[in-house]
Amino acid sequence: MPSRDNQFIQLRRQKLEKLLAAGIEPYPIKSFRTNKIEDILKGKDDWVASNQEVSLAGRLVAMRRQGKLSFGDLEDASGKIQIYVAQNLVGEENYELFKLCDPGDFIQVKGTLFFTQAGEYSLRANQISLLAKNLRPLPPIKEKVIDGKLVRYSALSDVEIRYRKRYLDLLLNPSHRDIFIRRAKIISAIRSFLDEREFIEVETPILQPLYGGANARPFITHHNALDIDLYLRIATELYLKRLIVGGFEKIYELGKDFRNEGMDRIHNPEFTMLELYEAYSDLAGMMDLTESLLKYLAINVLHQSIYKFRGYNIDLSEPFQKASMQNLLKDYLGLELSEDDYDKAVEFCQKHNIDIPPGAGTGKLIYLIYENMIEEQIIQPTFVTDFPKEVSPLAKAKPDNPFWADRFELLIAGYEFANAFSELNDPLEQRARLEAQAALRALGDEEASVVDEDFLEALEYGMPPMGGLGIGIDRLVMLLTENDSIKEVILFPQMKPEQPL
RNA sequence: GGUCCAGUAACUCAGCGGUAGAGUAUCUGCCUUUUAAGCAGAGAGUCGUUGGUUCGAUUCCAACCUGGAUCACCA
Repeated sequence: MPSRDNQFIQLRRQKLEKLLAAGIEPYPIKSFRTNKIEDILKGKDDWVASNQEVSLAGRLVAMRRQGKLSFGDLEDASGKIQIYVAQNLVGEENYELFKLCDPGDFIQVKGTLFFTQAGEYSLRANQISLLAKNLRPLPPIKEKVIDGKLVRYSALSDVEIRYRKRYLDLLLNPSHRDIFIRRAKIISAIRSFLDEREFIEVETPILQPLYGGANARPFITHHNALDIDLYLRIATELYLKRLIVGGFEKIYELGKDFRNEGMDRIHNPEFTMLELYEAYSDLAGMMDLTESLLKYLAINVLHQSIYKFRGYNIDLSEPFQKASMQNLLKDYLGLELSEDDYDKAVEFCQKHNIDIPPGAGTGKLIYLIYENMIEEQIIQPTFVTDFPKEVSPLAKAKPDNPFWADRFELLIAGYEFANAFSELNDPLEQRARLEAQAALRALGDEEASVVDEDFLEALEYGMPPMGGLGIGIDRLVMLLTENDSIKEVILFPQMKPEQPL
């Protein structure tokens, strides 16, 4: 870790003193620019021919001093351009100011555009002014174009610093800035995709007196004025369903959920989730919507059909496959299991070292076998359908065989990308399911749901049949930006404090 | 939580029982078309932390901290 006042910082402080002594305000209130650098980089010959004076503002990221002539690189959010600062053009006094500038300073440069002898398109300064003095040097930025590709030398690569001080990562690694630009594009495209289909975006409480809608342990917080504990939501599901009871037909929420669980390359304690509900739709409708949305994002928005992810080439342009869980068990393991095969399922689990949790029935066992032995082998986009009802407490049972729920998960590269079902709207049945969950909880399953009476009451007023869908946005962004770690696609991933607080 | 790997200058890294090294960055000098500018010189480090072994530890040992990988757990 950098010390608080090492030689570099001392030197910058001294320069600051010199600036103040010279009557220069190092943090002026006003700044001015006529153009973004991007504008100037378009139609270079015209800018040069016009000889028009422009003002650019940005961060000085590199300097090459050469006595009474200096070069520098000026960067703003839109691009980067070389500046040419000659003493005879800016004057002695202004040149002295420039000599007190360092890489990392924000400056404003007024000048005209030209090509240097080496052919580099540059801004020839008539005047430099300081916008904000840097007091802590940036790691050096050294780069060179080799075969048309920008090679950066000694880039900041320490992942710990990159995550803890994301601003440095963004500043020093432009390709990492692109990840978040892409993330923003994806999220904005999801909204326009749904808005076009007449979904209404809503916001439901993050602070909830009871949590539900998923199996997970919650974060608990306290409200002082009410003197009650509140939970940070683990899902938006139960509130969104109340809104369907209230008469909305197509709604979605895009926001953070919080789960108090382990962290790894695909789990961050707070993560972004899309949930949507559509009245009078069903599982087939959700499947179409999921597939269209992913293809829209991949192909229409990002213009790419094959994504390198976890060492696989994931093709999002082909039709997604479909397979029922029961058939997967048969195909992958040669195992035929149905509702009456409890003993057979137990035997199989024991043989393959799959722990059997207390209270597990045949459905739970089937799900565990699938999860432990098959899930990670499903690489290309596949809708896995027909989950056991036992592990789907909020999904409607299939009419032809109520052992199974009308549900799918979309699997890609062994990860879940979407989860959808025909939503259970029978209030009595829902109560029975939640009570069964509560019973599991009593047996020690800390992730099982609790009974939410207010939600059950809402259901009793009547909720239409509908399809519901959840998509983990961070994981989707991982796929669409070809990153294998969730920390790479979250600006400020959760980290342990370096020192005890 | 288990196992393995890593932590040395601002950045990227080498070193490894005997006074701490390189490149870049920084500072000083020279330099008006450079661009990983150049040339000459200089400064810069609690070698993650705390203990132990040793005449002597950045190096060996132990514990701990932080990060990564992996397994377990988990949407």
